[in-house]
Amino acid sequence: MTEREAKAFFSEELLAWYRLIKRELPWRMNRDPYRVWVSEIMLQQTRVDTVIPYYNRFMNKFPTVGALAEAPETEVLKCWEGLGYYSRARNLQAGAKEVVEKYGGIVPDDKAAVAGLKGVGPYTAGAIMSIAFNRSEPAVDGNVMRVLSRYFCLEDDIAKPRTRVGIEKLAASLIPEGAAGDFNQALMELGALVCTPKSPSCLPCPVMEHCLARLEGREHELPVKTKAKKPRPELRAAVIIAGSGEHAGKMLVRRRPDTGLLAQMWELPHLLLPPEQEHLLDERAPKENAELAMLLGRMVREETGLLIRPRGWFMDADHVFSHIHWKMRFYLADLGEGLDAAAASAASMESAVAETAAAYDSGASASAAIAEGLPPDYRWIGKEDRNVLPFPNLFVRMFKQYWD
DNA sequence: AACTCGGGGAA
DNA sequence: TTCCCAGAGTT
Repeated sequence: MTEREAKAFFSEELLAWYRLIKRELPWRMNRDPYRVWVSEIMLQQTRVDTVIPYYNRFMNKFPTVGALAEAPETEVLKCWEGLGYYSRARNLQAGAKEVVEKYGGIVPDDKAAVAGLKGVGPYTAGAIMSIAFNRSEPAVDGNVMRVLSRYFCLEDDIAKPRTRVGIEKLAASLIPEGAAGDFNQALMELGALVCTPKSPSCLPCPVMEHCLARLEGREHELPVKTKAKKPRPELRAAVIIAGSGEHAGKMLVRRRPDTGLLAQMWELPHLLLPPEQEHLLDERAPKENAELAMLLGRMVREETGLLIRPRGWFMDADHVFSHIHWKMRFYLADLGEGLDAAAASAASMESAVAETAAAYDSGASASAAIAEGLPPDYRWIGKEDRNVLPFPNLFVRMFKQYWD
């Protein structure tokens, strides 16, 4: 069989297979480009089953490009809470604003325009153009690279960007006339349901007959992929500060910086231990530790002017990101004597108020924050308030332990 | 090219 | 444990 015949066989059989067995998914209701767009952003590095509930919630809350463009950023992040890679949410909203401003709220049927939207890379651009507009563009993701590596017995390392470019050319040459959307989804559907990473189910595969890897008994060896490095450990100490008086039943939280890891999400005050202090969180060390309590107290005082009184260990938690492994220890604390604004040093209080006034654009929020005597990125939250501010999952789980 | 950026399901 | 998932942005 010639390569041309193998390719024709692959395209025809795969497309026919997909049209028989394709799953009903929320983003397959219709070809609304906005719906396709949102789904493709959510599906980046995220499984279908994980995305479905988020997708339904998101489309219910932001049904149109305009609705998303107008929404407060915090609400968008809150809707994304727990899904990870939060810059996707911010980029998606930035893209929505661009579509409103430049294209009247209509996603343009234009490859370059779509590819220029924030958060839309080579894969997503191809996916949107092919699925929403049925344009003949490849959409090469991890599934596609795995499927094609096996079928054509390609030994290039799929972790290298160059390999994806090569496979894009191959994938483009396989698209049947007038069926780009279905074919691209068929490739991914096969990778997700049949040609899986570890134990591919070759028997029900519609193209097994001419799959080179299968014919050579090498389906378990392909694709070739260099393995990722282990995430580096970071030891962190956090503190749950219980409020008193008007803040009784609440705890102190802060907002993370605008850029970097978990940007603009909320969290408990905590600190990263430098290497020379990592022994304080050693597994064998006592959980209660005066030096650690002092370090936490100093951090809180310097950032907020509040004086805290340590009450002991609460829980340990591990949280693994792609490249960092947080090993966290949570401590309980409450507020010390006379430790309201008046007790803080004049200098730190003055600067806190100045920062508050400067950072807040909303007059109401500014006066509220100043009245609290807290910097603008700190707040007291109660059991219900956690459903308003967006938190990374690690803290959501901690809240559950604390409040439920 | 290498690193940054979440979280979880599956083996 | 290890892998990797409908990847993109930054350096």
